[in-house]
Parts: sequence; C-alpha cells; structure tokens
Amino acid sequence: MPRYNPAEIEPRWQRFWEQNKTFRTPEDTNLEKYYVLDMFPYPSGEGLHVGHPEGYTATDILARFQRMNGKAVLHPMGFDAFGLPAEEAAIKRNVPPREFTEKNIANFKRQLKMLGFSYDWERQVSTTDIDYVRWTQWIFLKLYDTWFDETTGRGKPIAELPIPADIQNQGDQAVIEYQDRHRLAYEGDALVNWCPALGTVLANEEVTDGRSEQGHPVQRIPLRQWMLRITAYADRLEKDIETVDWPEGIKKLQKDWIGRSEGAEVDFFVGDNSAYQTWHEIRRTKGFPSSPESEVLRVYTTRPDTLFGATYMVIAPEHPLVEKITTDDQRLAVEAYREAAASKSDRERQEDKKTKTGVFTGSFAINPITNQPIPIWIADYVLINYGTGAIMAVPAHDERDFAFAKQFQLPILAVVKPTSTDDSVNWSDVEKGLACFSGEGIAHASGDYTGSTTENFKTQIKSDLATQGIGRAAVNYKLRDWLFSRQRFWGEPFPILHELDERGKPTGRKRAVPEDQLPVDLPHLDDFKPHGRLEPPLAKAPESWLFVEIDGVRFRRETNTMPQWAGSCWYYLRYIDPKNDKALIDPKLEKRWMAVDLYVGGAEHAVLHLLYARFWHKVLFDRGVVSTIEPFQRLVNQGMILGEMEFTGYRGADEQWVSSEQVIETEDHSLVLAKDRSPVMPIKLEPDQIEKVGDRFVLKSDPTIRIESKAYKMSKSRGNVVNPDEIVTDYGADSLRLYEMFMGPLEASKPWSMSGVNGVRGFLDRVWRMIIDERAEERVLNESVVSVEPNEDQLRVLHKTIKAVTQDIDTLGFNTAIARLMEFVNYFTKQSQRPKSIMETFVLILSPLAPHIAEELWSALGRTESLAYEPWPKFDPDLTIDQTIEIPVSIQGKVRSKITIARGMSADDIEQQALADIRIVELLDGKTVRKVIVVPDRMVNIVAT
RNA sequence: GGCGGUGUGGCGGAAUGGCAGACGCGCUUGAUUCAAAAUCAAGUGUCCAAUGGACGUGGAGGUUCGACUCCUCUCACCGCUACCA
Repeated sequence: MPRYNPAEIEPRWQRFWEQNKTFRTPEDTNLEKYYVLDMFPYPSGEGLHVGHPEGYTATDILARFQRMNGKAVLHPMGFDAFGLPAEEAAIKRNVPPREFTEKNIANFKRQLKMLGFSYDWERQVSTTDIDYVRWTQWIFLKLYDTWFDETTGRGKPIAELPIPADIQNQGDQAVIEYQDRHRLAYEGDALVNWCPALGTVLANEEVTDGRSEQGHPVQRIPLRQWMLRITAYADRLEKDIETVDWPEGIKKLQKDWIGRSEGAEVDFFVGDNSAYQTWHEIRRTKGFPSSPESEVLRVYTTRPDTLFGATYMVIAPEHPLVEKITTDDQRLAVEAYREAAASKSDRERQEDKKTKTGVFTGSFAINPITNQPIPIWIADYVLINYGTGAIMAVPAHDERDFAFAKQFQLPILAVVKPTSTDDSVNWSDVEKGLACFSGEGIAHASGDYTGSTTENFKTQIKSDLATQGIGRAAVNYKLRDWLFSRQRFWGEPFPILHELDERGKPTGRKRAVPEDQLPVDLPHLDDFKPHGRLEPPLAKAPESWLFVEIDGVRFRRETNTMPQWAGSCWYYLRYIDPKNDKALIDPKLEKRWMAVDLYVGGAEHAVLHLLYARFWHKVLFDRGVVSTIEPFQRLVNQGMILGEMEFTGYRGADEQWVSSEQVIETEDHSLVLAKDRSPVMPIKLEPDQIEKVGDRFVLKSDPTIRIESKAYKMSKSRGNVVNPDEIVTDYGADSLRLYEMFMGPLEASKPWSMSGVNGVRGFLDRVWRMIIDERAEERVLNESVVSVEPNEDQLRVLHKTIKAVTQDIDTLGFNTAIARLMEFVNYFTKQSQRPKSIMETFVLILSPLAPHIAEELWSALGRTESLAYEPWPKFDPDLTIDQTIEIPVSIQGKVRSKITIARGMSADDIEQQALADIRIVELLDGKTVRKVIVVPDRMVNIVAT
C-alpha cells in the first residue's frame, strides 16, 4: 500500500471502531462528563447535504479531543423523522410514510458512518420509533396534567388547582371545565393558519408573509385546536436565557420573539354621559375588575402617558364587542368590512401597510381622563390576538394611528413635546398635526400632568388609574400560545380520548389515555392523503383504532396529530437513557449528564426549536422530571455553506452584452433592463472570461460590461448542490472533514470550492509521505523517520504546534488549527531526519480532525491500539517561547528596521540598541528624537522631527 | 420599515491596539519527465525612477506614539423579521 488511499483506509477503520465499540459512552462516573450534541437531521429523501457535516465535524472534533483529554464523552445522533415533507414525499411516491422514512434514515446513517463520526450509535433515537413516541405522548400528558400557578410561577399537577367556591357550587361539569381551561395543553377555538394546499393548520411560527414554508398561501379560519400554554412561561423563558452561553444575536432574537412589553390596561366606557358617570362612581369604590363589563372596551397601551391625546379608538374586526356597538346605520359597512377582513389572507392584510383601512362603528366611548366622547372604529391594523384586541389611538404619537387619522380625517392632538436636545422632529409640525412624534419627552396639554417626563408620567398615571378603578399596570407578550395540532397523518397521535354518549355524540368530556396504555400507535391507513377538509386523515382509521371502551364508556380517539417540533423538544434527554422502558429518563443519569455542554446547529432554529425545547424542559423541571432549568448550556450556530462562486453576465434581446448594474429583478422574479424593462438573459461565465478592474469584475473582451460575481445558496434548481458521497469517493472522508473545517470560521457562511478540497487532500498526501515510504510495496515508514532524539529546533516546532492546535480546538478555531498543522508538515518534510517520537505526537494532534489517516499512521508507527483514548499531548511552555526575537523599529509608526534582541531585555537596553541601529541612525540624521516608545519583546517606535 | 451579521490580494481566509495578508487555492518561473500528471524548489497586494520608496483592510472623519482592530457618520451585500399598540 504505497500511496495514501482513503478509499481503502477509511472503511477499514470505520469497521474497526464499530467492531471494537470504540465510541461507546463510558459509564465510569469518576470521569468528568462532556455532552456534545448536534441538532439531529430531518432525514429527507435527498440524503445528506454538505451543510450537515460542517456542524457534525466540529462536534466530532470536540468529542474526540475531549476523550483524549480524559473526559467521559456523550456524543449521540438520531433522526427527526416525523413531519410534513416526508409525508408529502411519501404521497408523491405512493409509499407509506414509515417505509419511506426508514429508508431515508438508513441512507443518512450510511452517509454519517462514511464520514467517520464518533457517535455512540447504540443510543440512536428516531422521533418516529414507537418507544420514543410513547414518551413524547407521556410528556404531552404531563402538559395536559399541569396548570401554571401564577403566584409561584411554577407548573403544578392539575389536582392541586384550587377550585373557586362559585365554580364548585356549579357542579362537577363546571369543575372539569374550569380545570380544562387551566391546563398547559388545552383545546381552544383559535384563528388558525389554514393552508388549503397542504390540508393542514400551521403554527404562527411556520407562516411567513402569509405563506407556508413551501410557499403555499395560508388563510385564517377559526377552528378548535390543541394549544400549549407557552405564554405562561414567557417570563421565565425570557429571564433564564441570561443564564446560558449562547450567541448574543440568538438571545436577542428569542427575547424579541417573546416580546415582553410593560404598559397599562385602561377601560373605556361605551355609552352616554350619565351612564358613564354612574359607572365611574362604581369603579371608584369597587376597583378594576378582572374582566370588563359588557359595555366597556378594555385597551392595552405601552404609553398611558398619551391618554390625553387619545382621539379615537380602534378595535379588531374580530373583536366580540363589534356586534354590540355597531349602530344600525353603520351595520352594513361594518359587516362588509368584517367579511372582507376575514376572507383576506394574512399576506393580503399586510400587503400595503401604509394605506390603512377601517370603518366607523357609529359608537363613541368616553375617554376616562378627559371625559370626552371619542369615536370607535374597526380596522384590521389592530390584531385580535395581541393585548386586548382594542387600542386607544393617539395619532400625534403613534405612526400607525397617525396614518389612520390622516386617512380618515380624525383629530390629532399633540401631548408629548420632544426634549430640547431632541431634534428628530419639528415640534410645531407635531402641534399642527402635520408630523408624528413617537419618542419620549415632556407631557404637553395633559392637565395636571403637563410638564412631567414620559417616564414619571407613566408611573404616576398607572397608579392614578388604579386608584380610580379604570386601569392597572399590565405586561404583555408578543409570544402567543403554541398551536399544537396538525390535520395530518405523519405525526404522534394525541393520547386523548373524547367521551361519547349512547348515541355516539361527543359529550365534550375528555380523558387521557391511561399511562400503561401508551404508546398510541398510528393505525395502518390505505389512504393517508389529506382530503382538503378540516377533518384529519386519522378520522378514516378503522373503528377498532378509532373507538375505545373504558369502564363501559365509549370514547373516540383524538384524530389530530402533533407537529414535527414535538419530537425534537426532548430528544437530547432520551439519548442519556435511550432504552429505559420504565421512565423517560433515569433521574440519576439525568443528573450525571445534563446540561448539554455544547450544542451545534443552524441558526434557522434560533427561535422555534430552541424556544419550544426550553419550554418543555421547564415544564419537566417543574414536574420533577429533570434537575436543570435550561437544557443547552452552550450553543454555537454553524454558518451556511454556499455553492461555488458564479460569474453571471447578461445579454439583451439583441444578443448584446448588458452591464449588470442596469439589470433589475421584477416582482415575478424575471430579469429586465432597468431603463425600458426589456428582458435580459443571464449567461454563466467561466473565470477566464473575466477580469477585475478596480473593485468590479468586467468582461475581458469588453471592460465596459460589468459582471456579477456571487455565491448562491445551494439548491436543486440552481444545480449547485455538492453531494458528500461524491466528495468521499473522489477525495476521502478525512479530506471532506478537513476542508469543511479549513474553509473559514465555523460560524461564518462561506462558498464551496472544489479546488479547496483538492488542496487539503494535497496536505493529507504530504502528511502520508512525511511518514510513509510511498515507493515501497508494503506499508513501511519513510526512511527519514528514525528513532533519534529530536534537536532543539524540531522540539520547538513541535511544542509550538501542540500549543496552537490545543488552543484552537478549544476555541473552535479549526481553520487556524489546520493551518498550524500544515506549517508543521512544511517544516518536517524538509527535515532529513524526522524523529519518530515527534511523528507520533503529530499523529495524535491530527487525529480529531482527520481520524482515519491518523489511526492508519499510528498503526504504521507500530501501535496496535486505537489512538482514540491516547492522552492528548502536553506542550512545554519553555519550548514555545524563543529566547532571541526580532522586533520592528519604526519611526512615526512606519517600520524602518528590525533588531534582534534577547527575550526579556529591559526597555532601556532595547531603546539603546534601536537607536544604535545603522539604518535608524541614517534616517534620524538631522532630526531630533522627541519620544521613544518601547514595548518590551514587541516593538520600538521613535517619534522624531 | 426594524433587528442581526459581514466587508482585508485573483479566490477562501490570518492577525491580545504593535512587522497587514499566516495557511491554503490559483498563478509565474525553474528542476524532474520523451511528454503530461504528480512531485520538488523559488516567487506572487498595487504602483513607481526597484538592494529603495509610496500607497494599501468598503468610504469619510476622530482617538492614539501607533488603528483591520476602539469611537462617530456613511455605503454595499447577506440573513432574519415584519402593523404587537
């Protein structure tokens, strides 16, 4: 075996690791633990993408590095296998989703093994495994059995929910309904995002711009749905994020998504003045009720200090009071508006934010602080599911209200004056109603409050409103409860039964499937396709599945299924105790391994998966299943890998080249010339047709024609997808691993380059030839590799390399670690004597990055065991520091000469030596030295005039 | 519109406020070869009157003895998000 041949070496070592169970998780509890986790993949039919191995290689390097540092490493892998895309693909191919999914998992697993990742495969979990589904359903039942106690901020068993006396008096049914209203998993009528094309409802988080992730339009319809009360945990989700080591950007995204705001709720009476007076009097004595009377509109505002400027009100078209307050002469217009709003998709509603629409209801409410009647409008710019679904409009100080007031000629009253230092807006324009000022400032025309700062005003009025019983301080969140049911087949069935009466009609009562009857498996269905109606496919299940009898009572199973997120919310726990059939996880093992020390995955999961998982984890914490408040201690997002850089030129209809800055993209994604909108054709160009002039690329044959150069996202349609199988076949797994790490910083997005892969393969070839005799028939050492004592230079190179590589791996700086290994090889291939001991140490520090070639060389150097548990080499600090060093001498900050000094030389000595340097003496001739700055061991700077 | 990120040679990228461009790709020249590939050696930011010098980290200012690095403003690209009162 003369030449480096990864095709032979790599499968052989993969087999060795598997047969010797090299990467089985150690049970020795004396070792320090290290839990390093990848975001598990969704096993698509396409197979692994080159983006996947980026994060996986990073975590694998850490896992191997920590094993060599003597830690007990838990490094598992699994599959997020439920979900819409698999089901869609299965329908298209007409195979059952489970069969399709299992085939994909097998393929993914083959590809992952081919890359030599050191996963403990005995711990593999798939969210679709029936053993796994059992515990996902078990957690759902925990959510169902939990209510959130606001006073302690904790989730508690529903049996501990205090039942108010008035409910108790209404009987059992009332108590059941009361409990159901407080569960973390509850059924509610929600305006849902119904996607006709997919035949399912989607979560708010799965809808962007009124479209599904696949781009299908989404409508809003009311439907009875399972919801999870994540909003109860909003406060803790927001606060506890400060305790974890995550990128600041991701923390901010989560905080913004939770969207906590502080403000006040204020009640506006709808009716005539005398009724208002009476109401006001009652409120003064009785205080602010938990829900308003039927003739009262409750609003939420973050700017109670602008109450004097509230000149009208707006309620959402779906607001329950619309019917009641609409006057007869406005009824037709209001009804028409409501219908139009309901049939509009979210996308249409948002299409033109600047143009506001709305209709007057005919009614007036009384501003409780000015006692003036103000008109009530309905408009779709007020959302029913935020705050109270109603606002007080302050057009002088809110951009949206301002636009609306302008549109419908409503009065604008300025009540906040910018401070004298604030020149963001012209006050006289604001006063005249010509401009809107949304900042903070000084109260104006606000009764006794005039002159207060916004901050003081807010505090004062909150307490004044509370005293009068017409308002109170309130906190709101943008976060909504999590819509948790899907009208699809390929997901976990809900372990919930709906009670039926003798005629087979639902009674409205439900019960949980008893724990010992879990899991509820999916039934076999010949036809699992969605049919476009709201009824889920599981409704077509055989009666034997659909109907259950317990203690003589008949039940119908819940036929919705859980969303894909369910399984990924807790998989990191199951890896710790994957075979446990008595419990979700053994508490002793949970304490041993949690939290995850390093979690690596794509930033696209910044809010959804990571927020949902944290929510479940907190519920499990409250219910005593886990001991940690946060699951993922440290999070790192790997960047996106883009396709190879592409050069694109454009040709017009007349076949003439067009410069790229004249080309624009239209709304329907076609390319046209900016000046006359005539179509142009993109032409892919080769690098040799292009040159760079200044900061732009132009056509070599015509430098006036500018060319676009860009790396695009990999996509099937663009045809720039790189397949890991091909890279492994052509270059080897170690080359792929090394290249992905060498491309640049882990967290940056960067373009693929095939010649770059070839480059790192060249490095591995050089590593091989440094140690192995390439011309021999058998695998023998290169004749330069000899058992001699290394000389000092060689030792210095070695120890500097160990130091740099150790630190770089520790800080995930893999690209620079590889650069240091390359420098080592460049040095030692020039050495005619390569001490064997040094070669051995080198192989060890190479091994986390390129494990197959490292094992092979380790064995060639005469070792019989795997190097996976060899101690990580230590460096001698003395050998990493040179005793004589060359430092620059600059004049006026510009380097003019270099001097060689002994390390640690005093500043005075260095200064003398610098000023004595021939070149410096020459340059200083005729000048006066004003100042000399000496940084010992680094540099000298002379200031002279 | 809002938030976040990134701008350094032909390309990917390196640089605790202290020699800008480590390392790799590409390219040039040479050795080897019948030839090519591979390998090895030397070189490779731009410009100029070349053993030297000027300029140079998107742009404009600033702080500093000294700025890719810190501050202010600005431009471009990428990603996420979008009427949240």
